[in-house]
Amino acid sequence: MSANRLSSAKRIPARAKLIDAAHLLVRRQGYCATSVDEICAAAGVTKGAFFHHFASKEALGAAAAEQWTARAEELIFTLPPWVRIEDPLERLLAHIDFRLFMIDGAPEDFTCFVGTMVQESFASSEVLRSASDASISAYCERLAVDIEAAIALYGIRDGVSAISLAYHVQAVLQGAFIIAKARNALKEARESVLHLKRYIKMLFNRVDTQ
Amino acid sequence: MSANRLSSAKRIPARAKLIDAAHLLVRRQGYCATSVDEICAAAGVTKGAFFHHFASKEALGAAAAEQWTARAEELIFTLPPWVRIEDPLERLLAHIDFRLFMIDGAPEDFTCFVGTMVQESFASSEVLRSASDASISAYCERLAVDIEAAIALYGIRDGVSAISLAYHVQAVLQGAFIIAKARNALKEARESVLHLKRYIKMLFNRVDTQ
DNA sequence: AAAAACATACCAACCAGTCGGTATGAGTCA
DNA sequence: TGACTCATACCGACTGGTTGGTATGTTTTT
Repeated sequence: MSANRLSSAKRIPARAKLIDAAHLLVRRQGYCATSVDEICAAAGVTKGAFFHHFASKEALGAAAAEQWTARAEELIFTLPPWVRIEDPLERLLAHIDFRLFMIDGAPEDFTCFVGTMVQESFASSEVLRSASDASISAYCERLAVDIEAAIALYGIRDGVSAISLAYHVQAVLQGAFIIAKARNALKEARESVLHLKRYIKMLFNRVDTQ
Repeated sequence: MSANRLSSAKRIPARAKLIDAAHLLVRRQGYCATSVDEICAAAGVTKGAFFHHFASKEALGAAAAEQWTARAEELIFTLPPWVRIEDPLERLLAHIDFRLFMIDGAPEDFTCFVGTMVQESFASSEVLRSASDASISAYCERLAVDIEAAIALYGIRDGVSAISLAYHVQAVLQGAFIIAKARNALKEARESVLHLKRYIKMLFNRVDTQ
């Protein structure tokens, strides 16, 4: 029994702590500006532990992107009560309301890890670009299932496709994050998401019902 | 008379070459990943010249943001023929078409310098954050003038404000850039701008006229 | 002549990544 | 039960190269 070690049952593995620290720091500072030493310090582990679990900083980025997908699936598509709303259009609008509600506090707490990382890596690291793409596309494809159900039930204007609208939702959110960061305010970012909600209601001819 | 120097009339000053190189490299790699040495090499000047014109890398970033605003004003709001379309709504829709048309080739050629830079600097450099904000907001305020004219002439649904819609346009574009970078394809990014165009037409009750 | 516009050489700090070593717990067998 | 082996997890000093920035000298323009 060692005093400075927690029991194996209660100890959070270094790997998970490193990924959590990466999520936090990269969202605040960007991928390149965040050093391995900084991530280790934030995670409370040493550099030796870092390179025991990850072959490189790039490998951590890819693993953190994968974890980000799982986190989004849980926090957005599984845990919230509104995911059990039966009507698919009401569920879709609740989804947008939820994303609007998430835009609160500091940008590093509501912005997207992979959206930030891909900006710096799309041309220089195919590993990070495709890992980010996988995360964003997984979100969109999951969202498209709900949109498709709403289309099947209510129809949609102009033959808009579910997956195309899902990517548009993602684009508005990513864009709103940039506006929030630049403005150092949330007003314009939130209003942009409200524009998105109005657009979706119009597509489904639901403009009258607030 | 020196052979390896151009005459003063034809020589592009080092300052302008450094800003151009920064625009190119930062859009491709990000702000942090682009080193001062790299910018100097791309501009064809030495490090001494760099620090003669700019007090720091941060100062170059701020100057490049200011230049980006002037560049956008010229390339988007002055030079194109469609800016002289009289009807403000037609002009607005032509603006969206133009932005859609710009999404072509490599992301580093159509994406936004300040949008990329602000992601990495919003929390760590107030200088770069406010410089980026100034550039984005200048674009939005300029665009809002045209939107306001369209509203005055045709009215708009739900009392949508011109400046709010302008920021939404900007958000969709910034988001589309991220999608394009992540996907390594232009389809989803372009479709997102088409969703934006459809939304604007709906707001102005112009859904029937293609 | 004087100032502005460069160029060259250099520096301390920091970077990602390496490496030899230790701590710990599970499995094995007498 | 207890000595032995082995794999995994983790440690921290170290390295070669790169970073933003500086000090000083030279050329060009006014």
